[in-house]
Amino acid sequence: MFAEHGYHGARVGDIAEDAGVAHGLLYHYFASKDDVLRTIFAENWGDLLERFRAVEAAAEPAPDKLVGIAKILLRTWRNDPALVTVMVREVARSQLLQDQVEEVREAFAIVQRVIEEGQAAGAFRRDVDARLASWLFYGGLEEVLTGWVLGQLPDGDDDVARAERTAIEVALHGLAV
Amino acid sequence: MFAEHGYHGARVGDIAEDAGVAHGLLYHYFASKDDVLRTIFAENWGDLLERFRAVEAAAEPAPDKLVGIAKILLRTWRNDPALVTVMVREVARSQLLQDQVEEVREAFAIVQRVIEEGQAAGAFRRDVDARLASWLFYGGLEEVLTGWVLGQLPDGDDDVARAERTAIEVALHGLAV
DNA sequence: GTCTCCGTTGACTGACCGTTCAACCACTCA
DNA sequence: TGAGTGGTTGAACGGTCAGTCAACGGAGAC
Repeated sequence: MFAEHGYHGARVGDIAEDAGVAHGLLYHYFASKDDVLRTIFAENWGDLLERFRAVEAAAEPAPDKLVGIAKILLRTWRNDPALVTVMVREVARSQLLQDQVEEVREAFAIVQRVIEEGQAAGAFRRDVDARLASWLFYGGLEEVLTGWVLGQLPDGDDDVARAERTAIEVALHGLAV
Repeated sequence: MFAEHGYHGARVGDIAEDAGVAHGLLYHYFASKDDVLRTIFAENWGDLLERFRAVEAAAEPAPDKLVGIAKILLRTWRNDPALVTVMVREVARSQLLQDQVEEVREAFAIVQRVIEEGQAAGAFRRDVDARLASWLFYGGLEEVLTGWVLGQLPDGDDDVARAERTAIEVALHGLAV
């Protein structure tokens, strides 16, 4: 519902109906409509974060780790388009999620640390700010997701695979020594 | 108002009060609240587009044109933060602006053509899809703007200048042959 | 059988807010 | 001076919707 209509466009009645319950029941499980969105976000972002952490902890060179992160992000579109839509359209917009900023920040921090690791290992050039680079990297990927969400970019199987390859190529080449 | 509170959070009364008129008067100049946002968007995005077009038409090598576009985008933050906030938070989210998709698409098309031009001239590698690259490029820049909007990235004079340099470095290096 | 618990229901409330419109000036022109 | 014009006002309206709550009923306990 949030994906289809946005936060404000999704009515509590719709959400409950979609879940097959009376809308009053929703207030037994959630404190408010906000709380529903917050819960959706927390659960799903938590999953993503866990996977990012797993990639960071793996015994791979930094470039491979970046590739792993890119794949996780881009493949989420095929696995759960509604989730991606909510992330792209609601996160960072509504003030509702301002509390969760810390969790979003953590994802960027992981990317940043991977880049720094690559710089230390001599795989990435040292003359770029790792923090900024992490934002550029994440932003590029998110924009591709946005293109898919808005139906502005083709998202067939081949297209998604090509996007993955292109994003990785450009990012790694851009950071390469 | 839209920048500060978002579209839904900004009340017609607030907007009118901020403009120093009664809220009824707003409906002499705009058909609806939507229309206010659409007008703001159309006017300002039109300006940006014009400047992008000027860069594209200039007699410069493609890489310099990309630099020009990056500078225009990133410097908008200092020139008009409220505008950037509205762009980042409302465009692509609210369905209100779905009609204007064509104008947004035009900006991406310009970037894409510049990249293709660079590929034809041998300045950029030919093995990346120019369309995807344009989304990656724009997305990276937009994410930096988002970081500033959300107060997650430092935006002092030096910081902005550094972001400009970093974005340009990474993008050009990523696309370079 | 009946008592209790609690998940469940949906009519209702109260507030909010975009939009309308009849009245009101301020100003010009005859 | 009086009529006309058009920008301006703000009280009132109508519709929407998140959130409440009194009542229901099925399942288990004894």
